[in-house]
Amino acid sequence: MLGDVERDEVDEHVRRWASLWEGDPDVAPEIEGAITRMQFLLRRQKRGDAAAFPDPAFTVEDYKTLHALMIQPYPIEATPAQLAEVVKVTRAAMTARLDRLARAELITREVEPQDRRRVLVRPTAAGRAAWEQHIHAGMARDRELLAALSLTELKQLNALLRKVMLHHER
Amino acid sequence: MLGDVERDEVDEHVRRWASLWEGDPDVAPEIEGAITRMQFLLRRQKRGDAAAFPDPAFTVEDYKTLHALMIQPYPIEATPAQLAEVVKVTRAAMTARLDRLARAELITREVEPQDRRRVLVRPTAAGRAAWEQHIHAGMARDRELLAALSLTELKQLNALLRKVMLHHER
DNA sequence: GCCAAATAGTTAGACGGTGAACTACTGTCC
DNA sequence: GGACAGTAGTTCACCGTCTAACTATTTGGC
Repeated sequence: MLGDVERDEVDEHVRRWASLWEGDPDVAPEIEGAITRMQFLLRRQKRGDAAAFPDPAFTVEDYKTLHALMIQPYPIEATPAQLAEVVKVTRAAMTARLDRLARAELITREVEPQDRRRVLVRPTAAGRAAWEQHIHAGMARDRELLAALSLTELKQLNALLRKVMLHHER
Repeated sequence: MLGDVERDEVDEHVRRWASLWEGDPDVAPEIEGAITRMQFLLRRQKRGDAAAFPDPAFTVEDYKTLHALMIQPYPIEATPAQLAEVVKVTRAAMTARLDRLARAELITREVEPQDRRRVLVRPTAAGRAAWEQHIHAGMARDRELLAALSLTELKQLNALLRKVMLHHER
């Protein structure tokens, strides 16, 4: 499995980096390498996503917000706070995003009568259409990112990452 | 190895997500899971890094810039463009970062006589000290992020990520 | 030698994010 | 039932980044 270890550019970076701490046991090249590779790959993905939305009237943020809304269990509706939680931005940032989407008439905002503090966000027909227009290309970009791995390897990768996740979930 | 598969929160998210596309072969939960987990972990790391620099007079950006400079091969000096390349920001952003560091007298900027377009950045004694004060804690945070994995598992993780990297390096 | 293209750094304006303050509303405790 | 703590959403000021334009300098034909 470790037969022909072809080096990537991160190996190069880590090698130079590790050479500065010759003999220091605190320095772990495998740690630095893994983090750097994940950063590199996610940065690449972000770039690709942004490039897929050249129209400034419908940005990747618009799409991601719409996506968070569309994957809600039926009926398709959510509060700003729920959407902020899913997308991992603050509620303040979500307010700005929803302003944009509402102005473009891709969502509606409605005060919930039972609890007038809450606002329910729902997609319009145009909003659903805009999402459907991009969802497949979005998943294709995700597949492309990890296209080098077989299904078995993907499962190995997830098993390792899951182990790391569980370590932090307590 | 896949004996007791304890589920993490991403499993939960992916399960709900995949259930929306019952039977669509284009949808790959392992892809979505891996990307989501990497996003989650790097977001956590970013938070931790930022939290380690509560003093607004010396931010995580200041540190990262200084770090990029300090790991240059001897003599320790670099141009703004080189530093921008290492930390993966635009040259414009690097100008702003170097402005801050120069104002705090942690670096010096000097026009190179041989090519007066270029600027050479060097750390001051205070700059070296500021970096040394934080480098070990920084590496400790990196180690903490992946502390759940043994050295063998770290190597497996890197092997998988390296395979993905090489796929994109052409 | 000189002009055009390329290169390094900076500046300017816009954008999206954050934390903190603010408004409006709900639920609870005496 | 009235004060009060908690909650949801929004507004505001500030930050760091980006793209694009601009300045200064070097390089490469001719």
